[in-house]
Amino acid sequence: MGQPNQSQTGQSLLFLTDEQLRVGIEAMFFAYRGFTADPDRILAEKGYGRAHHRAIHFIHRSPGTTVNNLLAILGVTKQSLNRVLRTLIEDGLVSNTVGQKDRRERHLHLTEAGETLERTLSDAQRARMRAAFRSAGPEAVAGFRTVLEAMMDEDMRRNYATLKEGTE
Amino acid sequence: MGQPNQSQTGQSLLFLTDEQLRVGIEAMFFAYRGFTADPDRILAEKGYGRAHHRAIHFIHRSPGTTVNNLLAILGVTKQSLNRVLRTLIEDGLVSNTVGQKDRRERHLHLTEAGETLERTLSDAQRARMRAAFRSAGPEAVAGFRTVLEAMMDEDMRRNYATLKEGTE
DNA sequence: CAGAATATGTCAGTGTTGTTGACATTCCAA
DNA sequence: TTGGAATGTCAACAACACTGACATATTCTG
Repeated sequence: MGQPNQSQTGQSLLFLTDEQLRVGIEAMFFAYRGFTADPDRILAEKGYGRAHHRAIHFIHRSPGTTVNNLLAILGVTKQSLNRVLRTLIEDGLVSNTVGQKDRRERHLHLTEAGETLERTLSDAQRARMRAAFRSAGPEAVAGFRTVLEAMMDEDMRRNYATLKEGTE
Repeated sequence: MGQPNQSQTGQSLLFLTDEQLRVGIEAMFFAYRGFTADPDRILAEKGYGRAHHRAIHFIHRSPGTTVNNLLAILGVTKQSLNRVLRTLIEDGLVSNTVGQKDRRERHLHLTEAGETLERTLSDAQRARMRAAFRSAGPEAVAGFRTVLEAMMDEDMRRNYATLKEGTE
């Protein structure tokens, strides 16, 4: 609890000061707002919310994923997800096909319209991310990712690692 | 739009690949969940939500701030903030004093009970942040902050810079 | 095969947090 | 002093999360 003492091991731990941590906390808060701002604007126009964006993103990322899978990644209740999926399916952005092997499962895909919206959203989000990455430079980006990974919950880190595969 | 070409200036821009950006986006998503998880648990027990946390945090940060001030920082409508403030005031966590100079303004302070809750919440959040910072190391933390700052909206970066003052 | 377990979907109810609209109070400047 | 701007409050509504209960179809297990 409280302040890690100054000049601890000699090797400066000043970056672990309560004040520094507070700055980090506020940085997360303000940055996350920026992070979602652009897609939020686009979604609002179409009558969707952030929940729709998340569903679309991860269906795009893992085509053919099941409802249960998505549930685990998004960390919401199935009722909540179902409401979102229903509207996306009704609006023809997502398709829902019965599983081959296990016919209880529904496999989710984006339709062409869905892919179009996905691209619009992620272009907006990527543009900001790219600008931030570019201005910060590769070393900063590496640090950014290291800290974020360390901040995740254990099980989410696993999800993240899985998703990250094939990337590098 | 799309993929920045490989080997552009010779000096590797591979970290600006769409794939790398996607990983960054998902890192933000999962990390933010971790970031809010601990306080969320505490808040849920007490019947509060994230909005209460934000209000408490920034009142603690800037004692005597006005409703309007808080509005600008939090980026919500005053009606939304007001509902939250009302419950906090009713519950005796926040005090509300009429301004000396301008009697339209209300100056907000945390009561002793409010400070106690604030400490509980920020201790939880800081513990995670500290663990992440420590395991990532100072250079990574510097990069983390650089990227987050670059990701903020212009006006929020201004808020952030103001708040950051006196820190370094 | 019978029954348990799994995967999905639905209905009803509740709470938080955001929105808009209406309005009271206070201040300031023409 | 009066009208407009600023500040804050109240009421009603929408989005989206939650819990709990339950229906249906399918698969697995003893």
